Amino acid sequence: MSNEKPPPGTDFIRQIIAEDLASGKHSTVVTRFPPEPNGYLHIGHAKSITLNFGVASEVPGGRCHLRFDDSNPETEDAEYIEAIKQDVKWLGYDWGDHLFHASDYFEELYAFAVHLIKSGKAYVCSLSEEDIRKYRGTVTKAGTGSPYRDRSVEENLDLLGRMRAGEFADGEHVLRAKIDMAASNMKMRDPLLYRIRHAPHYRTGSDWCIYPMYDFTHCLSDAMENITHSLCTLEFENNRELYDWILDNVPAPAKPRQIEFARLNLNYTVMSKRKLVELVDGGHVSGWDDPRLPTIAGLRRRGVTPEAIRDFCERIGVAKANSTVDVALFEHSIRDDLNTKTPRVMGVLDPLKLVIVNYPEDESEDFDAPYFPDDPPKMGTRKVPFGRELYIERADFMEDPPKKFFRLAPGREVRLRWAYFVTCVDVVKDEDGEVVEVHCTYDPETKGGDAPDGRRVKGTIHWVSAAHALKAEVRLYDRLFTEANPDADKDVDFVEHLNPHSMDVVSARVEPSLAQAMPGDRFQFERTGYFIADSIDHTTDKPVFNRIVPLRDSWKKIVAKGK
RNA sequence: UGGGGCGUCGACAAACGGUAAGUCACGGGACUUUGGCUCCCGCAUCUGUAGGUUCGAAUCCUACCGCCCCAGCCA
Repeated sequence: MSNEKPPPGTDFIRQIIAEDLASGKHSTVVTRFPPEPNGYLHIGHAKSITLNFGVASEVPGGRCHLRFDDSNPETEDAEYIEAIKQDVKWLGYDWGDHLFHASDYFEELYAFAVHLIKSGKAYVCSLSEEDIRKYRGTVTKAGTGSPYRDRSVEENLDLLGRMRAGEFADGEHVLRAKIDMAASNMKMRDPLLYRIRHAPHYRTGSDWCIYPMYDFTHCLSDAMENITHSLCTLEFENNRELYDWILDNVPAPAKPRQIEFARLNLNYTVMSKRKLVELVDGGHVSGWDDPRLPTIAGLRRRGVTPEAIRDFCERIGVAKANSTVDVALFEHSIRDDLNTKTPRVMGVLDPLKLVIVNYPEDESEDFDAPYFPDDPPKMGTRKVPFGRELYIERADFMEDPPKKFFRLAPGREVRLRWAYFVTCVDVVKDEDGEVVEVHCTYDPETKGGDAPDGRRVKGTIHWVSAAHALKAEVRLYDRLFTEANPDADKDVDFVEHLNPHSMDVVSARVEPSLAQAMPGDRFQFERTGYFIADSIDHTTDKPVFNRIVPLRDSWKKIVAKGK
């Protein structure tokens, strides 16, 4: 890690925690990551995970709980539980014994509800859903009290008991907090605490037919777990007043503090669950683990490392301003991590045949090439076979090159990495004028890639032996959308901005050492990018490599500037 | 036009009344058997706008402008 990162521990949340520790308000810190098991985690969740687990790990005795916020039986499912746990673990975090479910607190939560009723702070409301909405008023007009607002404690207790007992149908009654129908904060206009749902819950089965709402569940779950700092995203700022109200009006075992921070937005992708679902269900991507998706599963399959994700989350910081991070910063974190840990190999993505006319027919030789040229002992070497017929990258040859083109062209000499200097002496074209072969001579004196006479070449290109190379399917992934903000235009559906080249599949030729590659192995294909043998489709017989991220390409910039 | 938040370089983001960090991106250069990596240099006289307080303001005050969130029996 060579570049500077923001000094750790200085964001506003860590400052608050430091103050609470210094003042003696808390002796340690307890946070929680509270996903709802109704979907897959994405890189936005990674920011929250990194924050919550990170902050806890920085304080002696600190801990972070993994709590499934599962109070809605209609959308949640056990299938998400394991996937979420796997993702958090893969990111490198350990909740130890602190795995919880809000659904485990249903009984305690019910008791708190009874307490609120007994103290006249909650009531059963029998208005229809539509009427509740009408009575709520609007942001500029105060609401009006429900006609059921002044039911007696006895009646409320009786009604809630019968709600729980299943005597009523969905929607017949709800339990509401009695706060203030004229509150300027809409969240305080007698918010719903419980609703009737005759639906089986993935964990509690048919034990309950009433389920607590988020605002009631979350603060009390935090309190019961002795959470000190409850970190959530900005859209819950309005909920904080209610969070505090509930804790102040029941005998809560603790008084956690909710602190909101800005969620992560990344350009050239989408993060909302609704849009992700649309991409998956609409068949625009292959599934939740499609390597083009910002889901943790997708990034994992893409080949992105957990270290890169964590580094990225540290670099972006934590603040309260809505912002959109440039995906280039994420790509930097990915390259920065992969640069130091991937072996270098050669693979030709767009093969062009090169014939060395003065090299003996039917002969070949092996070169020892270091896997990590910047520090050869680090990863050792592999044999790379060389022969009369090779494949080079089509983009590495130009018949009529511009000034600064340092690669192969008629009359030009370049170095074939780890092999010889070659000079282009002829070009073979097909009837359409397309170059199908380039002929070169090689200089035997330059074996290994150095000229004893001190002769220099401007370019070094990669290659594979035609006789020995392996064919491989290579999936060239690119940004999923062509627009930085796919949903900026309200009149255009975001799927209209899908990048038609978000995945280009090419038939490549790779060096034979890659026959040893196992699913999940990562490499740098020199001069091209970082790749990973696909975890699902890669086999020795039929290699499949995913491009994680291309290398930076300053030549591309030169070309772009020339235009 | 009710309430809650937020506006610092193209993108993130520090600075907590003492005279605008850092990262990414971008531009230039060095090095180079990857046009990769690495290294060096440059990149806000200025902090949404306008006033005010102060010896001194991104930081305090006032007004205005802009953006986000809240009217699910979702979380």
